[in-house]
Amino acid sequence: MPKALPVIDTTAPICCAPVAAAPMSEADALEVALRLKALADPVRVRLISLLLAEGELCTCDLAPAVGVTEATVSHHLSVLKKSGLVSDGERRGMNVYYRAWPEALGALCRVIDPSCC
Amino acid sequence: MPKALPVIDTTAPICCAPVAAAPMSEADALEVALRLKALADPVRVRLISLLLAEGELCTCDLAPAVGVTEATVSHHLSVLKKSGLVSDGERRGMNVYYRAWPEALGALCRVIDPSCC
DNA sequence: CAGCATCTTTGACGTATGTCAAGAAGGTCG
DNA sequence: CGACCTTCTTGACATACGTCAAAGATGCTG
Repeated sequence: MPKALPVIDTTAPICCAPVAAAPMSEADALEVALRLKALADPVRVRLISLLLAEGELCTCDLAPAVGVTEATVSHHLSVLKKSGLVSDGERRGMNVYYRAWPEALGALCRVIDPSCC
Repeated sequence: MPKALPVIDTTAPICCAPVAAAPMSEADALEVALRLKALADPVRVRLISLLLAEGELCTCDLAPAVGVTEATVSHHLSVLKKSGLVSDGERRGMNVYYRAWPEALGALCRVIDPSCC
């Protein structure tokens, strides 16, 4: 990606016509691509899956579950947070608990899927 | 990604339980991530969008439309083909025409979306 | 056949990304 | 307060990725 790095608020809800409706503008394509990139990693897919299935987990639960360092989990969570796919951590006792945001995932799909929604 | 590069046939139709159903296995997560990665680029999003909207286009149409070299378009198309999102090129006259594969996009969404389909 | 147009491959370059170890913050509990 | 635990940040490193120019393929056209 040797192009200028764009500054985009990926936390804001995605909002553009579906990919299949018409040739997508450069800006919209960038929005979509950034969110997809946030999910385009095996570890992050597993993190989201764990959070969706279990509801609420902390870093120390997630790290052993996906087999990486807690530092790495922390990094991935921050990527997912920046894309609005995961909630801000909520401190409770000595741990910080995270949640997935199913709506964000659904919104992304609605933009991508040519048939469904 | 300093891990071993996995060999996976991403052309085969994706086939695993939705992300939200249960904690996803490492292998399934990899499958999903690889396909997402294929789409997680602004140029490739626009290419898919163009192909979906216009139906059928050749490299020499696509290159100026997205603003990159034809060599680059060719590279992106091969990535999309490897992920089953775009059909093999079909030679006709002096051009090679490509098509998007909406079903592949839909299938990916069905795995990802926790609510919709 | 010779020349041309389109498309793909190769090589090279710079940037981005995923990972970890080590250290810094921030909060908890005795 | 002071020892401790969990989480986040920083720095460093190797690999992957997007891009283009140039060269190679492949098929059309005069």
